[in-house]
Amino acid sequence: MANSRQKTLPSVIRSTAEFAQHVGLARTTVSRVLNGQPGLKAKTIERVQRALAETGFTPNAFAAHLKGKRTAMIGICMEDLATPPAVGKLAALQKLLRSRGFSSLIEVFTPGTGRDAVRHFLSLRVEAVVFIGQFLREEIEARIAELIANGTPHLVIDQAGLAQANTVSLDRAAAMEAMLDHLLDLGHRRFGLLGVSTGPGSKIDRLVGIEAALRKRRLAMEECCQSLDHLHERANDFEFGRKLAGSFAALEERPTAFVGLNDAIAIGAVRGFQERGLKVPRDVSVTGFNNQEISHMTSPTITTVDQSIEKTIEAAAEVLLGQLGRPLPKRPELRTIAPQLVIRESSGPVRA
Amino acid sequence: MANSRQKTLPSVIRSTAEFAQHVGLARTTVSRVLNGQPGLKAKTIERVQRALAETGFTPNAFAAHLKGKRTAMIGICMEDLATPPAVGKLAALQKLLRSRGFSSLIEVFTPGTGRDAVRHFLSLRVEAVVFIGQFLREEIEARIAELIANGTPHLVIDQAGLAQANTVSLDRAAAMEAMLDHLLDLGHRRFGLLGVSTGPGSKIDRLVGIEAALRKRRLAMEECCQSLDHLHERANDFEFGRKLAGSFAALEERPTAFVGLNDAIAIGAVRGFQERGLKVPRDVSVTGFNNQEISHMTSPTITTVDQSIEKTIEAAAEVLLGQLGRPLPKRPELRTIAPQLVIRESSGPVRA
DNA sequence: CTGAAAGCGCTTACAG
DNA sequence: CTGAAAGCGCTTACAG
Repeated sequence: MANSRQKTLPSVIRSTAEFAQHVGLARTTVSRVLNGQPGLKAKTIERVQRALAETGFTPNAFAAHLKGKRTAMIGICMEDLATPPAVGKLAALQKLLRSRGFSSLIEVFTPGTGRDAVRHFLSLRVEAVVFIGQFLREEIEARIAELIANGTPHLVIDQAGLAQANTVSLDRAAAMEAMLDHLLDLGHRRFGLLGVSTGPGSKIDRLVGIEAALRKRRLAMEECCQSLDHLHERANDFEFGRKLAGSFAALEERPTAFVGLNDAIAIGAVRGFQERGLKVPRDVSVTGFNNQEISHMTSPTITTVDQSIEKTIEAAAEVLLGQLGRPLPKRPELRTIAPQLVIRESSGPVRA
Repeated sequence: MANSRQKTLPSVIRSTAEFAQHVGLARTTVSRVLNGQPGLKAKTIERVQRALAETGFTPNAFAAHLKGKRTAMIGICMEDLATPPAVGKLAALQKLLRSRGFSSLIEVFTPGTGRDAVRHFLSLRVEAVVFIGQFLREEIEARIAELIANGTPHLVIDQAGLAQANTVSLDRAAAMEAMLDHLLDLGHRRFGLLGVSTGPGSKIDRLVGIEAALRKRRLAMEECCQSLDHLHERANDFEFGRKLAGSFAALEERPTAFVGLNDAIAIGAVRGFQERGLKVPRDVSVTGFNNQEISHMTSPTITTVDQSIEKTIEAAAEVLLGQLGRPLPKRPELRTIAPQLVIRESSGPVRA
């Protein structure tokens, strides 16, 4: 009997029971060593450690967590793994969480799959759920309500204004206000908006910021700002910016400064203007958003807004980890991150 | 007694036992509905489903997996979450795995943390582990040996030549050979290598490809190729390319075509040459690698190599999922992905 | 068609 | 300082 158990092949040890038998100790003792509990003979510890290294035995986390050990996992819902700022935040968050002993579970949350993503996280008993990106309002609000009902902490990064949601987000209004101040200081009074026209989510914040800057100078948005977004299929990329610039270039009377939704649009617009013989910033100024790597690789380099991802993620971790192991807060926690204007070559004084 | 259990607050249901009691059925029955097993009255199913929706109860995956249910999780080790091609592969892989019902666990594997990352995956009983990126040879080989000993399938994406490793990787040698053929066809005979000098991992493959192309024309690498990589701190980014171009521009006699390790270096080099008054491609040709978005945003647009990420990931999924649920293969499986040359504006005929 | 009972691999009082 | 036993929340034969 005993012999039939001892396989001739050194088969993989899959449980503390097998492992304990292998070392010649009780499961209890092995478990204590594994968990670094005090009150063990140094020799015993060493014996277990050595066998651990020799056999490569990995205790089953599922059993441990079933017994109530915390999972130390955080679920992260991503809008998409394609936009550079979102990936930057994911990377920074993952790194920070890892340094605090948490591992990250990642799910891409496309319209309609959010429910499954969150349920999957809950079934894995994550300690909190983070959302990075811009989601359909009703969908994310429904998910947050679920999480609250479930007693699981959550945090939304970068989508402000959601009911009941804890959020950390860049102050996009302040960013646009600073950008407009900069352009107004350069003498610009007519602005072309590239992809920033009224729309869902964060674009509204941007318009608020633009309006605030204009109001300070007693200027009205309707008279100063123009958008041709409706002329082209919206894609928020280089080509979109290029086409918009082409359309603006064809106008008899056109704005002197152009405010892009992001860096790709801005770079596309610069190209579009250059193709029509306009020099940037001599003839027109163009600004971007996000301070992506590409924004300093082009010629001219792009004036843009840095998202301060580090600061965002530090605040995120603080809010998130602060919620762990205590009752959910009654009121949602809201944090705002100050953006930073990055002035480069693509913005200059209005042409006399 | 029974009453004291019914909390006045609608507290969260945390187990099938509680849930079953709530619905008035046995745990067994609830479990069957949850797992979509046949042989249940339609009415029973409906009753459970409704209660499920009402209470938001999520069964504990840890208990289910402990009973032997497969985890349907794949562990992904990333070199870094910063390089665009790696992130592109991660995104594509995550999406594909999700569509097959697998979820992805992601760990960033920095030198020295690999052991913990893999052990963490194993403790969560992932069904396979994927490595994306270029890792320290000894470290990744040790991890792969561990996985093999453990009986867990693995796959390495983009790092060829590892002992015992299943790999799917771009044929970088073929890519460079095609690139050199292209430049040779344009009349170039002297090449500047930007960041491609002898080094670890994939760079060697590239040199092999370059050499092959030259040999076909009876040219020798030592005479045709020049590298100034040693002059600047290696960073593989825009600035590195820019500095290298500056150094090459200062030479009395310089190559006519420059082969960059990646797109950022190529774009930096273009800028560096332009700053020294050299036009691209009129005076010098410059090529990149990866076909990142940025490579068509610059002026001139960059001739580069597309990694065929889709094809890579499809092959990866095939190799990976093919290993599941069967004994590990005796010999490692190796797949090579054909690259695609993308000819744009930055390469042109050699100046007469 | 539904249910009572055993058992997965851990941790944790409780004994010794 | 170490060990035997109970129990976490599921699934799955086995009964009925």
